[in-house]
This record gives sequence, structure tokens and C-alpha cells, in this order.
Amino acid sequence: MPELPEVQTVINYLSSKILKKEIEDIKISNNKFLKNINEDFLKNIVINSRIIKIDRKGKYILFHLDNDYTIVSHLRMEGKYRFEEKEQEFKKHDYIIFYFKNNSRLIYNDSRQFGTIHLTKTSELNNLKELKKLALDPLDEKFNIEHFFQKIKNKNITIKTLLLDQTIISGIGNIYANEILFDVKVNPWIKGKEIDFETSKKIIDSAKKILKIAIKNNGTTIHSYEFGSSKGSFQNFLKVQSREKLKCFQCNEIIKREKDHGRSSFWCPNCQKII
DNA sequence: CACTATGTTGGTTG
DNA sequence: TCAACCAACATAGT
Repeated sequence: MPELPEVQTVINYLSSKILKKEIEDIKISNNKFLKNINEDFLKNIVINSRIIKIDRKGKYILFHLDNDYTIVSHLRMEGKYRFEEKEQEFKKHDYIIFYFKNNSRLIYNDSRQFGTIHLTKTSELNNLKELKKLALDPLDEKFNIEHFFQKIKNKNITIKTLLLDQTIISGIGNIYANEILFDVKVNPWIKGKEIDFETSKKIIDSAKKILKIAIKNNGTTIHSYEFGSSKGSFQNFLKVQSREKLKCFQCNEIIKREKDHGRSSFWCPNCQKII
């Protein structure tokens, strides 16, 4: 489900619901999400604690507890959180339940079971292997275009695939990679080594712009992404993603779709020429 | 029914 | 080190 805008939307949603609530119990019906901990250890640390802050690094959600531990959650394709004020029917693929007082609860649901959960000391957060290797995301004020350019300039793989590499730039996934490249009129099949500094700057500027607008729209719901039970609205503004065989809004050319490293690239062959 | 697709990423292979 | 491929899994669409 999530790229940066969707993850940020989930964080905004949860922050309005669960901060400072005492966690009284956890029920886990599927252990496979727990990566560097077992169920007993997670329960030991989390029960009786409170989540005091929720933020993210790249697409990883960070639940900071009041006891110097942080839960690190990645939603991968289908992970979802929802908060319930009052008990309701469980849904298929509800796998982890955090119980607060008054029967309110936070539920983690993940139909494809790809999601991951790590637990680490907050002070050692940046030593976690998964976070350590992540690049900054383009909305981070410390994001450095020169650094980005250095990482792509010798690469013999496509700019589309490079934008998906979280060690080069974090937060971008398939939808926004396609949309950003359309926005800057760069063909997705151009190799990293063919991109000059000016173009890489344009790409980053566009990434900032598009990710911000997408956050304002609560993300993009194409298949199943939702926060709580609400959906995003950025799908109404997509220019190429999921528009195969439809006319380009800019020039009426037919939008193409082809796989690049197993992921669908969508582009307008007229607007996005090969250099 | 068989086959392909899907907002991800890690491990393996050459 | 780099790039290609496949795996994890459920579900919807052709």
C-alpha cells in the first residue's frame, strides 16, 4: 500500500487517535511480522507503555514509546492500521491488536503478510540495519541534490528503477516515480548515467512538489490503501499511473505501460522523449 | 481455470 | 560491486 504520502497520512491519522494512551494488552495471532523480537519480548516492553510520538523514516513508521523503545513498522504492500473507539467485528487478516483503556484499540491488518515490525531502543534507532541504509527522503530539509546526483550518475540502470532504490532516495514508490518522471518530461527508460545535474535537480524539485500535494490529498488509493476506513484522493490527479492506452492529458498521445525490473512503468512517449 | 496484476523489499545468482 | 531475478502472500481482473 504505501509510499511516503500514504505513510505520512497514516501517521497523521494515528497521531490524532492514540498518542499517550496506555497500552494494556497486545494480542498477536500471526508472528511472522516480528523480525528482531519474539512475541513475549514485544509484550514485555510494550504493555503498560504509551506511544508519545509517531513519525517516520522513509516509508518506515516509528512509534516512539515512553520507555525509550521504538516500534518500527513497515507496511510493505498491504499493511494497514485502524483505530477503533468501540469494539467492532474483526476483519479478515487482523493480526495484531493493541488494547487501550475503555476497549479502544489499534489493529494491524495485512492481507499479504509482507509487513515487518522491529523493536529497538530509541537511542539505538539509527543502528537498526533497515534504517541505517536508508537515504533521506526528498522532503527532508537535509536532503542533498548533489549527493543524489553522485549516487545515480554512474548507474547503468533506469532512472525509474533508481527512484525506487531506498538507499539512493527514500519514500518514492512505483506510483510517484511514474508521476514525477512525467512531470519533468523524463523518459523512464533513460539510464542514471545519462542524467545530467540539471535534470536530477528538476526531478528532485518535482518529487518535493508532487509528494507534498499527495500528502495534502491523503495519498493515492488505487487498489486498497486506506487510513482508518478513509481513502486518499490523489488518484484523481494521476497523469500516467494506471492510464495505459488512455490519452495523455497534455498531448493526446496514448500512454504506454511496460515492465521495468518487474514493476510497471507508465509514460507518455511524446511528452517523455528519450533525451 | 490459468494466468497476470498489485502503493515493497530482501536474498540469491551470475 | 552491480544488475537481474525471484520470493514472501492474498486477491482481483482478464
